[in-house]
Amino acid sequence: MKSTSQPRDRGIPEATVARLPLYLRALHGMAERGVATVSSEDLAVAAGVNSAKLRKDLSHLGSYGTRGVGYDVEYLVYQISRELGLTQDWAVAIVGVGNLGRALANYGGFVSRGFRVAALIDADPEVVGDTIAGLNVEHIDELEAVVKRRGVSIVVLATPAEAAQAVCDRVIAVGVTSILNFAPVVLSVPDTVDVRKVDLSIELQILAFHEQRKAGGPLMAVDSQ
Amino acid sequence: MKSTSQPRDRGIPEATVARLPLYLRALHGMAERGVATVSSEDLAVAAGVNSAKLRKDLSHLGSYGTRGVGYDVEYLVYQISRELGLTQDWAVAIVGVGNLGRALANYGGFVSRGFRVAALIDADPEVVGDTIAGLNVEHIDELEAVVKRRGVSIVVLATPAEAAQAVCDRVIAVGVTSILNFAPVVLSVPDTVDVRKVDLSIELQILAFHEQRKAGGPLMAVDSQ
DNA sequence: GCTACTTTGTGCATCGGTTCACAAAGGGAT
DNA sequence: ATCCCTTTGTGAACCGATGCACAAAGTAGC
Repeated sequence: MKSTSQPRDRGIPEATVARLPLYLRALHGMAERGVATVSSEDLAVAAGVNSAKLRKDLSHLGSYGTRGVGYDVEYLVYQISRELGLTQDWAVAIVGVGNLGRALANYGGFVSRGFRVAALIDADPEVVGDTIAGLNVEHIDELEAVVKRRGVSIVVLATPAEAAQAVCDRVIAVGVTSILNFAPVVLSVPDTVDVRKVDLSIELQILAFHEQRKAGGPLMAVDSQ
Repeated sequence: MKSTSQPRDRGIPEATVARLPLYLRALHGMAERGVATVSSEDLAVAAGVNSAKLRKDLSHLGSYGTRGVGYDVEYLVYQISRELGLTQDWAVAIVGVGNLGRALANYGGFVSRGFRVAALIDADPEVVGDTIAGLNVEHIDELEAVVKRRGVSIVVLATPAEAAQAVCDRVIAVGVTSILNFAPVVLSVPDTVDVRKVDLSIELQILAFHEQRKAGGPLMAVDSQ
């Protein structure tokens, strides 16, 4: 250990971070099936990645494997969970309780590990007061109060596109710095704030692009992919 | 035919393809507001990217700009749409009509341009026969027949995790090669098939990772990001 | 203890993507 | 027609991520 007494380097590549949840899911599955240790090769297959990549990813967290043996499943679950911050409890607010918001509120995997839907918020008086997934839907006027009171640190935007930026600005104003945006708009935020975007229509368009090629677009060329 | 007689190079970088829908959306907004031409700088801002990147992206489609002026909005909309394959009509089937499937079926932006939800399919007899978003929910036994009959070329998987692989195998067997997967599993498919994955829980975990750092994880270090 | 075998962790070459910076190309004014 | 201004398109440097291939480090058997 040449440079520091810290096992983990604090600079984990973004691409690695994006894959850790994948490994974690595969590991959970293995733990449930009673698997005690796993090789990088097996775990890589389960997560759908190359084993060298997996090893390099894990090496960014520290040296948690044993040469000649593999990784201890439980231990690795713990280390990845801790690295991702899943050992603490995150309060999530969902703003916009339309079809999508409702689906998210009811989505099991959402609440599963580390995350807890702490508030549902909407502007429509028709919806406010309803109970969805065991939670009372609160009015958008209460947004700031609810976020503060419940200690919300992650906000999920499932509003119509027009409303997203305004809601975004308001939650940032009360200190939220992590936003998961389902509205099809480019949010403008200070760079202290993290926004992740999920856009169904974009995913479809990307599929259509590749499908068109396969089906033989103009000037159809046999391609190797 | 090495380079010049074809306007478009057939090898568009994946990263570029992923951004084209973003440009397209920004352009549609501009067209609606009556904007006739736009500079790479303005369009880049609207799409939330760097202007050099935008120009390089567009240059992969061909030389559709005018130096000193910018891009013709209508024309660019057409070119990008065509490149993405949105000038044709894609029949989409949604398998799994739970909360999420329902949300997707009702999601407006989904159907908007080029895509049409052509079938809803579920295994639950309770749901089969219901009308959702104007469509009759059909039984999973009809899967192959429905896909063929309606000319479905893109399948959206919104089933529980356990069912996803089986449904996936079946639709691939009848010739589907584009799948949008919302189930939290790694699908195994032949490499002639394109799978795109949307995983809500992974997105949250990535946010939690960054949030933890900002909030000061163990050994909190001031970082420059 | 020594040898044979397994599997990790990583140095290194490579690749795709981003960004800078500028020459080339057009428009408009005079 | 010429000059100046704007904006595109792209060569080239840079940066992060990927994947190969192997030494290091461990286990197991004798």
